[in-house]
Amino acid sequence: MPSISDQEQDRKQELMSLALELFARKGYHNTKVSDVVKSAGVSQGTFYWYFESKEKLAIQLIEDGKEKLHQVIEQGYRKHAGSVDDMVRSSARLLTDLFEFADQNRYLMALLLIKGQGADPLVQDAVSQTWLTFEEAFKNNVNRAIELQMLPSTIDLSLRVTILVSLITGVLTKWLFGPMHDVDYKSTYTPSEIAEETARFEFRGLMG
Amino acid sequence: MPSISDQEQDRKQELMSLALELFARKGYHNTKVSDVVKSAGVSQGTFYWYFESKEKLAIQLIEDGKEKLHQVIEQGYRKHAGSVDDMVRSSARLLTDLFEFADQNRYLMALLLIKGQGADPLVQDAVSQTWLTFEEAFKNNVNRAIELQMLPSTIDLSLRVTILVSLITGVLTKWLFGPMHDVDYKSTYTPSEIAEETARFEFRGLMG
DNA sequence: CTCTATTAACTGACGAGTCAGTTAAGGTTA
DNA sequence: TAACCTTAACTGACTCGTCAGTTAATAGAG
Repeated sequence: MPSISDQEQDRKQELMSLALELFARKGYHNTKVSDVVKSAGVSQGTFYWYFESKEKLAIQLIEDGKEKLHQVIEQGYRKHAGSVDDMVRSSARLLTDLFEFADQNRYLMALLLIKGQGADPLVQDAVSQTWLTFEEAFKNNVNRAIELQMLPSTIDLSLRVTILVSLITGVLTKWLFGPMHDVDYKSTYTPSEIAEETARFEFRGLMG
Repeated sequence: MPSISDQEQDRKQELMSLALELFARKGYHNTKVSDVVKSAGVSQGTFYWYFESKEKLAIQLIEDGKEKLHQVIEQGYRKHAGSVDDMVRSSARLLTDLFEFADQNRYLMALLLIKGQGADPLVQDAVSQTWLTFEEAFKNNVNRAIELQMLPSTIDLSLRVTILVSLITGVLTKWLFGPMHDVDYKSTYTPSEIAEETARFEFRGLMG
């Protein structure tokens, strides 16, 4: 049975997940605190019992998400050397994990990829930090592939990793939300289909 | 010498370009009508003499931009068949034009790529429409390349064009504004450098 | 005089955050 | 086992600044 503090966490989590959905659907500024509390069926005061401010809530949502996102990429970190085929396959696996995670966390991704932009400066910073972390993790993965001599070490990787990360976030955005940036959009491609095709682009692009 | 209606247009254009910069820098909701008129040194009433509303102004900015953007791609429309090398080169030329245009219209691009998202629903729609037009124009270009037998007609192009457009907008965003989405960011790569590298990704990706 | 362009002061709504008070559950004392 | 105390959780009416949009008055041009 839940303790008192578990119940507290329940309510807080409920508010956070409702707020996340609203932010993702309507954007930060178009989501009022009153909307959040209305959808939870609590009063405005309750909101401020759990959160310092609307801005702090948004930042916490983003930082929690950053953590989760980071784990997905970290756990796909390349461990062993292998053939070229292995490389494409392990890239495709990492991307499949990423796309599946993204699909199961669309509201988070909407906030990170799209809706975080219109928000308050500190919220925007949190979003930017998230993508910096993301890019760093990918750089590590590519460098690891070079160490394992799966990629040539001669080429200028900096530019290509930049392009690679742009490719991935671009595809992710489009695949998740479609051309109209609709949170309820459903792509006709499965995560592994889109991941494999993207991995092919990635591989060819990185090899030069 | 300017006629009266030219003067009117001057003032209107001045307000529009100031508003565009502010929207790009601070976002739609964080830009107040009072900020716009302050930076132009006119009073609030003047704003409403020229524009129905803040929302309508933003929409007009976006639609004007959509027109310009469309022209850049249209004029790069492929006209003659050629070798594979020709194809890469003409793609690189189109992308160079695009990246140069984007660089010279950073405020517009910031609004279209980033800041338009947090805005009011109708503004968001205008942004989405712009990218739909953009994608359509690229589809035409790729189909044209198929007609001219520069690309194999067998492959599933729909997915690849989707990925291609994601690649281009992704690279564009990152090249223009950097990882922190800073309007004043200056990439170390020139438009043609980034365009050529992107065209290589494009070509390899499209050929399969 | 009339029409265009402009101003300064105004309005009214909206929304983030506050606060004085309520409720219910648990613990303590006799 | 009832009277009393404490505190976490919650309420909803209120405040107070902000901001999109309005208006009445007016200067200058033709």
